[in-house]
Amino acid sequence: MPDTLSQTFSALADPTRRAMLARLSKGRANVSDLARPFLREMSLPAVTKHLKVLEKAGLVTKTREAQRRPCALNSRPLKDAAAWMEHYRQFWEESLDRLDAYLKTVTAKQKAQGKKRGRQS
Amino acid sequence: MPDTLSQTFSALADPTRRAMLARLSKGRANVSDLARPFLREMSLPAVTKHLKVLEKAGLVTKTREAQRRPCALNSRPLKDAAAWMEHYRQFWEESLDRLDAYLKTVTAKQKAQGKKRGRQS
DNA sequence: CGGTTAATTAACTTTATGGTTAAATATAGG
DNA sequence: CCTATATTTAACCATAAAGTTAATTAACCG
Repeated sequence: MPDTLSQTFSALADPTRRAMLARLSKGRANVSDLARPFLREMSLPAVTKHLKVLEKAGLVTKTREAQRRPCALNSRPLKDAAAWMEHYRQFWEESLDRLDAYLKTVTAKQKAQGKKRGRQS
Repeated sequence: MPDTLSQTFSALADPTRRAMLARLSKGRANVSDLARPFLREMSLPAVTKHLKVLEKAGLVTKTREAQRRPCALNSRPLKDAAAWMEHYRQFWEESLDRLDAYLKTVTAKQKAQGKKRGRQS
């Protein structure tokens, strides 16, 4: 599936890759910098592969500098993915809305009742 | 990888599953409702499998009602995923900042130069 | 040139994904 | 009980993903 959103989400669906993005969010880093935290868990080629997934998804841009390959975060796909999620925001805020609505009916009733009772915690 | 974020992103990394979520965002639907738009592209069992992925990721809640299995959207994992993305917001807003900064220097220079030239395309 | 550092490619293995068809299960209803 | 509807399970296949080790490429440096 070559659609962009799928590629983006797919690239994000791995903790190693997310950690690499987190590292890049603190500044450029070349491959071995990015690899260092993971070299006890996996080999360098494995990291190269993860990086390639991030590149193909357009989340990372790799440049050349002598033997180094400095990488940088490219947030455009993240922006698009976040925009997709935005459609659903109402759903995770809904519970708050419901609480809000509930509180309004409660206070409305209290007003209708007059000031029989004091405020509750 | 049983970590929640990975499961969420992984579940989102498929257009069929995203479409199913979109459908559920418009209200409850049972399996055959969810399947209908895809039955020319894939079989019912394939849909069941996608649904299972969404369930395991906690994005969909399936209940029972006679032979039907009404499904509902559960946005909690989306909320968490969106929260993760939020860390990167500054990066996709940064380019605007840079453009902004650039435009400011440009207009500053134009002012400094006086009105020697007209606007460029 | 020859060695060292940085990163990639090749070849291969294992496991996960996404799909198929055919059979099974669950429930309503005559 | 029998049948139709709704959905799942089983068994299987093809391809992709994630990792490995060993070999290769690229560039600097003395």
